[in-house]
Amino acid sequence: MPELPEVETITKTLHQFVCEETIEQVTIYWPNIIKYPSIEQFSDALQGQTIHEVTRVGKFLLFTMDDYVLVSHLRMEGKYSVDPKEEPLKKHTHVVFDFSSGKQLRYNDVRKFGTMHLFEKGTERHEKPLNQLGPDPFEEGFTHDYFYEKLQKTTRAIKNVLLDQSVVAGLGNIYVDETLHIAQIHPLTLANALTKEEAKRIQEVAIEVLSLAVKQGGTTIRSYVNGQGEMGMFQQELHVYGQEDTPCTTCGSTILKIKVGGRGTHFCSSCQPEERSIVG
DNA sequence: TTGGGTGTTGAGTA
DNA sequence: ATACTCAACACCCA
Repeated sequence: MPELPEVETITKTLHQFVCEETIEQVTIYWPNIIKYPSIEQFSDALQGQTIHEVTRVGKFLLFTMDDYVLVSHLRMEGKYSVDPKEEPLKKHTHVVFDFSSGKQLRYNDVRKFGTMHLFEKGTERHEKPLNQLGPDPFEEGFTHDYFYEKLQKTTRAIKNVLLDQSVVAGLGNIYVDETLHIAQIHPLTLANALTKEEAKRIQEVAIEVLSLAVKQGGTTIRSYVNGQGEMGMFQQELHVYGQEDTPCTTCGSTILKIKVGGRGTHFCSSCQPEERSIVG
């Protein structure tokens, strides 16, 4: 499900609902969600903690509390909601945070792929998983020089490089395909075959696409909703993702779907000509 | 009915 | 270093 724009949207909506709420109790129905520390330490540490801030790093949600930071990744289908405790739990609710106000923060995840890590405040950036992330696309560290250097150092397909969270944090399958279409770069193009101009173009387009998607509240394909249960609107703006067999919005050619690095990959063979690619 | 696909990412293997 | 397969899971669809 969620890539940067969806997580950003969830962050914003959740922030207003859980700020200054104090956790009285944590109930874990599917322990595998909790990756660190043990479920006992996790639950114990959170008791009495007040949430002060909800922020985003790449595709991660961060709940900053008095002494701890909860680092949460939604993977494919994770969702949060804030409900009165009287409201019956949904089928795939796996973690419930009881607030002293009587409300509950609930984590729901059909496929149970999501993860939670709890760290002492201030240490979270130095531990897995956050210490492996590259710069956020909107942050200063994502410079043209940095990105071009990264591309020069590898022979992987550009699509795979953009999906690599240690290069840049936040892009996923939808926004990579959309970015490469607008930047007019074939997804299989070798990263080290791209010119500095092309690298710059990919970078600028990615930032533009992500900003637009944030403004639209993210993309809802199947199941994504924000912290208030609202859908995103960016699916109306998609040019290639999920558009296979339909005409390209730019040139009218048929959008193709192939596999790149095991992921479904959508592109226009006319707007994104296959040059300097792996497969000839 | 069954197998393939789904917005993610880690591990294990060559 | 990189690519491939599998794994974690549930559901949808042809």
